[in-house]
Amino acid sequence: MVLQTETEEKIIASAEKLFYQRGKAGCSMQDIANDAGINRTLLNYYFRSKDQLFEAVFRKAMGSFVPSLASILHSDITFQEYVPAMVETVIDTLIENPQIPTFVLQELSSNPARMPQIIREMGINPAIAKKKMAADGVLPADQNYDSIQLIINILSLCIFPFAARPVIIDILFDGDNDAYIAAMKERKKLVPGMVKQFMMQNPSK
Amino acid sequence: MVLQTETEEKIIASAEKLFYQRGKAGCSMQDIANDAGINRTLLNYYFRSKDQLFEAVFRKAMGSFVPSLASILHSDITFQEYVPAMVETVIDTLIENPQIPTFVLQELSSNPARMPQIIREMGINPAIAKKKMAADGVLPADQNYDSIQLIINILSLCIFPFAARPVIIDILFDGDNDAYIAAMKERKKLVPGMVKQFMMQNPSK
DNA sequence: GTCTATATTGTGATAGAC
DNA sequence: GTCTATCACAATATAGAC
Repeated sequence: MVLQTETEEKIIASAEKLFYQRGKAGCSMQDIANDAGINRTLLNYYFRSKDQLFEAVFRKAMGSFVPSLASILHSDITFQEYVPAMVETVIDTLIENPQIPTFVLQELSSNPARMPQIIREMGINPAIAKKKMAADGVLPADQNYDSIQLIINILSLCIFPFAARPVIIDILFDGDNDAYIAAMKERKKLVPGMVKQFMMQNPSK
Repeated sequence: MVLQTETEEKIIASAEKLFYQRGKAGCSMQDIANDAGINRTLLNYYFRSKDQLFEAVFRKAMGSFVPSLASILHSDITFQEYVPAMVETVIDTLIENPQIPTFVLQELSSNPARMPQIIREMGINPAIAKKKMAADGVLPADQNYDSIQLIINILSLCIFPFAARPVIIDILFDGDNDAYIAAMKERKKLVPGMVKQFMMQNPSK
């Protein structure tokens, strides 16, 4: 990590906060400057344009979870260890940074092409991940339909509860945030169990 | 449904398209007018303000799935029939309207309080739904922890694959949209199977 | 590095002619 | 119902003083 000036850090912190909450178009440079308690023109001095400031925030957000995912996806552990490791990593990351899913999905909707591109840039190779699952004998190489559903299930069960966090806390937990967090931690054990069941129930054809 | 003028319909169609894609702040009244091929001031004539136009679009989006969910949640079928019915309804709705999850989650992030409010307005009563699950003996009334995880699982498995649609199609289906749709239809059987396993594996304590 | 001042364009909204 | 003209204001961005 490159050393940053104090001002630069304040800008990033405020930009993250506001972009996460309201999206790229939902807040102005002035809003960010106000939140950071600095002059608005400093944002242009440090990041040149709103686009480039947003880009910095977006890449930082992606960088907070893609590399850890990538290392697991490409590691040498067996598939049986693989699923709990992935689930734990993702959920722990999201407990720390619960707003990331909504933020990323939001950007995804106005710019569908960019996220897959960045994921690849950051070192996730779908082909390698699929081959790994095949190599462990969990799923055969010539039939990847179920393995795709498996990945979709894992990601859904881990990420969605954070993407829909406000409604879930309000409707299902009657506003109790601590109970919500506890339930998310519980899911680190729950989800691998469900996924294991899924694999037994849907053997590769 | 009230009869609408042709112009009004064009406005709603374009507003839906652009709000879904870029969010409320991500497109201007001018953008919408251009897309509809009409004069910008007509938007104000028909909907008075951007806020009210957005409100109309948002409520229409919620109205496309909340009532069907509500009718199942409060129906008299047993819990065993309940899950597949709910899954089928949700997935079918989302195949028709795949952009709704992202759109709703987006708005949710800038305005966390409004969605739970509208859900209740539209007739979903969380207390009734929980009691129903208890009454069928699936889960006891005095212990609703597992029933909450169950609901989270169902919603996650049904909704997330649509919220993350662009990445999933690109990374997991190599851009093949038809394969994606086929997989989503397949999930109408897959998801209830997983959920059933979950209930057997995690009996209420 | 930080400020003031300013250029330029875009925004939502309304009044009033037709 | 639909248009033109116009309002007041907010946006991003840059030039230039300190």
